[in-house]
Amino acid sequence: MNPNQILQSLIAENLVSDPNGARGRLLKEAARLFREKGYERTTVRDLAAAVGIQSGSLFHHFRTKEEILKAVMVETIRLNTALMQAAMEAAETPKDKLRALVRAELESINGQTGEAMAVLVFEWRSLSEDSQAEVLELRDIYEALWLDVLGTLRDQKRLLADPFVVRRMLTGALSWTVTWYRPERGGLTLDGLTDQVMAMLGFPPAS
Amino acid sequence: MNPNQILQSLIAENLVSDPNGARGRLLKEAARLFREKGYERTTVRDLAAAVGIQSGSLFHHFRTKEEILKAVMVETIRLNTALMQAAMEAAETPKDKLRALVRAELESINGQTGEAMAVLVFEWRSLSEDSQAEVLELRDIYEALWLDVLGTLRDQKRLLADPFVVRRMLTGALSWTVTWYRPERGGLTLDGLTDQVMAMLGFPPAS
DNA sequence: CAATACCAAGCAAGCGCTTGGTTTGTAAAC
DNA sequence: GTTTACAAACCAAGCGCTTGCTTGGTATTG
Repeated sequence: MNPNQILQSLIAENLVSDPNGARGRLLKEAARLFREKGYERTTVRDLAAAVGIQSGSLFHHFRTKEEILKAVMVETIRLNTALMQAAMEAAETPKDKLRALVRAELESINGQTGEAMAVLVFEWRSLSEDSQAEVLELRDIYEALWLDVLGTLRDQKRLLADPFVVRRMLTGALSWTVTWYRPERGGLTLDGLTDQVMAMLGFPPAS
Repeated sequence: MNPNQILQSLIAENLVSDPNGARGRLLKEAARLFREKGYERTTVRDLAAAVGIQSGSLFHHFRTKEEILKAVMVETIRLNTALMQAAMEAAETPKDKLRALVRAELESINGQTGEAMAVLVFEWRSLSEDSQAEVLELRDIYEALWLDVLGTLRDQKRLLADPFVVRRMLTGALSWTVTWYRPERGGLTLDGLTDQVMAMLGFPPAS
């Protein structure tokens, strides 16, 4: 199943909004603005202007501004969990599975859904505590994928550090790429960056 | 020179404010509040209340709210650059120097100045572009320390990935610890965490 | 003809910051 | 050792503006 098929099936199941529909377009623009200016600095008037409606009209689609932020996060996690699962199932060895996860997470952060992923990382505290708890639950599924693979590598002594710690370090390291990685400028491709991460962990690229 | 001596000499040179003075106390409370609630969600009334004065009185010490944020960041960088330099000079081999840097950065993030360091990482975008440029310049000194050590290890083939990329990954990974590392609860000490980071990079702890 | 999507207008609250005047600390002048 | 001078630190009040959100009404669509 390719990435586009995954998106389509999630739309069909009503788990993510169609980016062509009104709601989906708003969420996409919201993700862009939240990343660009931050959630607090983005006003409902900014959001409305971005999709060409009046600010009051937003509240027919969402009850509050925070609900928009939450929707961006929830749909992003749903999509990316599905993408990760697919990427990992396609790989065979633990090392390849790890590479697939790293590659998929880098793609999530720096690719199409990158804006929404950045929002997920940097606007976390703007969510109310209740919403945080809800979103956190979705993230656990996603984290289990990583711990499984890292645990296997650890058992094989190919990873020297604790899987929990490594996963958390990788979360930070990979998220942070959003602040500096610019594929269009430098020579480093996404695959190249993935190789660098693997090399850093002591898995040199197959020659 | 121990950490406290370093702080004292920086105060003497007027590079950081005395935490016992009015200005220093405000900056400390500001760091705490900015980290806890975020810069945008912290009002000047919150800041004033935290040090027991009226909101208007803040503006005798700082011209704008943003100037407070900038001061927190500038003083934090100054202090931590000095701490890093000291930590590194005390080490001998490149591996020990790297460990000293990792340990010092973890200490910066999770220790006394942790609140201010977290502000530096997460409230970056709340600074105006001009202020960002100023602060960035200070950071470059600090980054040069890292690249020097990582470059040496790379030349010795003890590091497989590109120093620039590794440094950026470490920036993300180490900063991120602020979101999950709780030394008071878990069994992992700062030294233990440092060992884990080194192990992840392929430098097993000396047995 | 109902439901959905939207507009135009604006409210109440909260924001950063200003203003004019008072207190406090310090040190020279008598 | 009291008085005078003056700046720094602070208060009380509030201005002008922006914010998230509401309201009552009007197109648009199946």
